[in-house]
Amino acid sequence: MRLTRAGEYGIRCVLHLARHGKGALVSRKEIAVRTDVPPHFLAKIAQQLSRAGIIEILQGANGGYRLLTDPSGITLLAVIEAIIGEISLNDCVGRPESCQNSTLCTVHRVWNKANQQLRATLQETNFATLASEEACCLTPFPETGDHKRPNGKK
Amino acid sequence: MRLTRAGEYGIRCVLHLARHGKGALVSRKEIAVRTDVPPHFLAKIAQQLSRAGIIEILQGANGGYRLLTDPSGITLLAVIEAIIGEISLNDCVGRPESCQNSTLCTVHRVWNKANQQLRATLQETNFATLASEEACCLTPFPETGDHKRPNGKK
DNA sequence: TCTATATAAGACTAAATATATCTTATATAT
DNA sequence: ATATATAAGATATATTTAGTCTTATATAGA
Ligand code: SF4
Ligand code: SF4
Repeated sequence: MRLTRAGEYGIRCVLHLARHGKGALVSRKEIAVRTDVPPHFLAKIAQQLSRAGIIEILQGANGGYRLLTDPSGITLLAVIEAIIGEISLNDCVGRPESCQNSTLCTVHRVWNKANQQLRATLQETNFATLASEEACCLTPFPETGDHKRPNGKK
Repeated sequence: MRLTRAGEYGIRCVLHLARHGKGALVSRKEIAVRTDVPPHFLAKIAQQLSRAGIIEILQGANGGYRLLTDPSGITLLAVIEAIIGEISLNDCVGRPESCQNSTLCTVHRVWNKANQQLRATLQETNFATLASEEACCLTPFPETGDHKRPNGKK
């Protein structure tokens, strides 16, 4: 009953992009370093985010990733489910046919309720809110300890 | 982000016992057959429920399992966590030290909230309620289609 | 006491999933 | 053209899940 690393990394990636704003291009390498995600693993995660329509991937020299929509329109739920699929706390929630008793089962109803509640909570949170707060979950730049470089140098 | 089979089986086991009431002795075999759980797997799960103080295990001929407390005092949460450990939706919820940013991280706070909410929902449900309702998630007896045998024969 | 029956406890196995990494191909700025 | 960057899929490893097997122990009843 735990989010996968891939899911966690996906959130970090989108959060980092959100801090740069919609449309800003950020290289995979920078995201990988700043969010402490293995670069090749990030590539796979980015592909899933891309298929879900959350980010756009630009190939070639000076390529990278960027958000397709405004951070305020991207929910935590959307990012998580783009990576790990629709949240289902018990097998019978996502696939009622996996248990022949699901239509009658009182436990099943509790799981359905809990599942819906969890998804609602994650849907309430968007990345504009997350990115706007001072505190963040990204690795600071070693030289300054800041999360944003004071100048534009690489 | 899914309950394990062991967790699901633990719930079935306790629900079956709850339908017989506190203190009623039911053989492992009957529980295994009626809830569609592999007998040896059920044995392991029962040991965890026993350590958690939810059931008592009686060895020897005519042995079996029985509830130690009234079903109304046993929550869905208690049974699940006896099997899979404390629910933690993200690694940093259960082990904040696993991510050095957890004290500042805004995402972390969302996870904490969602986790607490989920646990609260599962704690609201007790096995007296689950067992009292007509519908249930146990395999009916083949002969009658009922969930309770009309007489005491094995 | 002996035997049949039941669970205890832990070792063991198989399958699935998670967590990456590696390789080859493709796209783009310069 | 070349250097740089990501795409896409194959491969590898580790962990977890799910279930089985074996040997030991406890109890009821003959
Ligand atoms: S018994 Fe109920 S809770 Fe368990 S898998 Fe079946 S429908 Fe779901
Ligand atoms: S970055 Fe935040 S949400 Fe992610 S693991 Fe660390 S504390 Fe938790």
